[in-house]
Amino acid sequence: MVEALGPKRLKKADRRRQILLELRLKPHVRVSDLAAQFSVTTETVRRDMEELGDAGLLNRAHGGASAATPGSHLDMDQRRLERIAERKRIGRFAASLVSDGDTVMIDAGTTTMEFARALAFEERRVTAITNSLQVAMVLGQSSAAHVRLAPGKYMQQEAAVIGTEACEYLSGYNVDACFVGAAGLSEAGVTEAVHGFDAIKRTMLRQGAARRFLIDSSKFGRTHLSRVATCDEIGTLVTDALPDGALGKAIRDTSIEILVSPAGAVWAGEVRAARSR
Amino acid sequence: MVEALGPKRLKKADRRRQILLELRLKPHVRVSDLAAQFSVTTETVRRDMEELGDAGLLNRAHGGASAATPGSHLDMDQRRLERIAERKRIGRFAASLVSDGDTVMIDAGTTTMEFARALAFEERRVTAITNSLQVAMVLGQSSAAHVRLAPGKYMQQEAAVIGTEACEYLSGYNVDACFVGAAGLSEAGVTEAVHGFDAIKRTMLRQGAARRFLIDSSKFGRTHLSRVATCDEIGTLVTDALPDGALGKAIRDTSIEILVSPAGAVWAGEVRAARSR
DNA sequence: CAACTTATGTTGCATATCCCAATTTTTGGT
DNA sequence: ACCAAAAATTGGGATATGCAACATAAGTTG
Repeated sequence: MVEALGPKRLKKADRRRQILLELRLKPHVRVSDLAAQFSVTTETVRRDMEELGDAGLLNRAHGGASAATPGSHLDMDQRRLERIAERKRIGRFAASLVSDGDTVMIDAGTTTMEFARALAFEERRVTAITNSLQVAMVLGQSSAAHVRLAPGKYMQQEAAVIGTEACEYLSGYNVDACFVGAAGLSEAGVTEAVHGFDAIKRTMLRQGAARRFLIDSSKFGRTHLSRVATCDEIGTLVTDALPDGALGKAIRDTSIEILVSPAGAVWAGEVRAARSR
Repeated sequence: MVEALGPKRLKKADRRRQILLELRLKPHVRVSDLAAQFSVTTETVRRDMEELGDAGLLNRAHGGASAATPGSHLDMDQRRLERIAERKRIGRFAASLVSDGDTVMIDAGTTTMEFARALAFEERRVTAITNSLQVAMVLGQSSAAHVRLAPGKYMQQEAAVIGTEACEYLSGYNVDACFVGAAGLSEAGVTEAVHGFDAIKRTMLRQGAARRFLIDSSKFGRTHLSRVATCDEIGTLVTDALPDGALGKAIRDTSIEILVSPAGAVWAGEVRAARSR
């Protein structure tokens, strides 16, 4: 077949990638604009968006789509779509633990992200140090917040930086409190699955006068590769349900503070039902 | 005046505040939803949005509105809308100056952003060091790219970090080339308007074996507060039109390389006629 | 109270978007 | 080259949104 001149059409995967790229820079894209840009029909773009929306990579809107989460997200699992309400509650509750003028370290993660969003929403006057680009951007929206970002190797999976540079940087600051999430919490303590994040979390814990763990109850009983802290090293555990079983016993043997965020009204962000097929 | 019972209607200012609050938590709100929530007509919400949009507090979209700043700012968005084609051309052209395996420093800015997008799109195998969160995120999407981020004070206006920490960090790396943008280019040299960026750019220029300036022609003849480099310190100027007048003379007196990106096909952003109705 | 300003509601219509189904084109493998 | 699957286009009817002009209501001022 003879190649036609002019810009060859992008394939589906490329188009989808491009849509996500656009959404990283603009908060909203229109179906019609993208159709024109790609030289395809609006129907095609619509289909792309539907798939991306089902995958949780963006939010559909009438006439277009908006970024799934301000800033970016790419690879955060389907877990991102679950437990949104719980995470928001935890994040909001954790924000109430912060006083104006506090300095804090904020870990990267979906739950700590909600925490940062709550801080920005409430315009809390804080100085925050983080290794998460998303946290930096969300909290940076608040004119009341000062944000410092750690250096290091950029990790696409979580939109954060890791590595020795990051740890060294964090070690240079002493803060009132650190807020860290985790992939698992069991009798063995707090554990993390993502390579590189364990060191970051451990460093943050070392530098914070108060240690706040933000862990939703779905992580209870799960143990991952590397331990971030033992149970009795947990200062405060902010979660959405009381741990029970072996974990509950192990935790109650310690003197850590357990804060369960009330199940009251969740103030934002409902999940849009995926279209059935 | 006696307050009536029942849900009293919000006043205009309250409604507008509420809209902005919603947008802090959700990336997108719909006109119809808000109208129902406030018990007002869609027209009223539309009028609110129009005002807020004019004030730059949100971005209108068909059927609703999205947050004005998901990490970038209205400055950025506005500038992004202008000279898109030129910037894409410059960015793509600059990407062709990079060889696989190169290490580069990438400045924050709208033009360097396009450069990063081109690198990501073409899956170039590079190691990049940047102070721009957006550059990091966009380039981080490419599995072929390694990205390191500088530390420092987060600057919401440009979604980048600045400060002595950032400069010190950058000074620790020696790269094949640095790609920097600028707010102005005149006989006085390359100048920058944003406070804090000048030092970053100067540092990058010091660390790069090759110095590539990405400056579109709308910046020609403009002089801003702080000088980043004199004309003869420019290694390579990548732009979209040949400078003329005093600037052209000043530049041609030097031995710098001027690359004008061809006005031909734009790689992915070219607008072609969509399906007509 | 009347006149005035402002905010909001209402209506009609043009346009944009959505959804569906049938059809055509492209893709990918043998 | 051929076929089968996937992707994209086309056409059309149903809905949603935008816009502007006008009407109504609420608050302001003298």
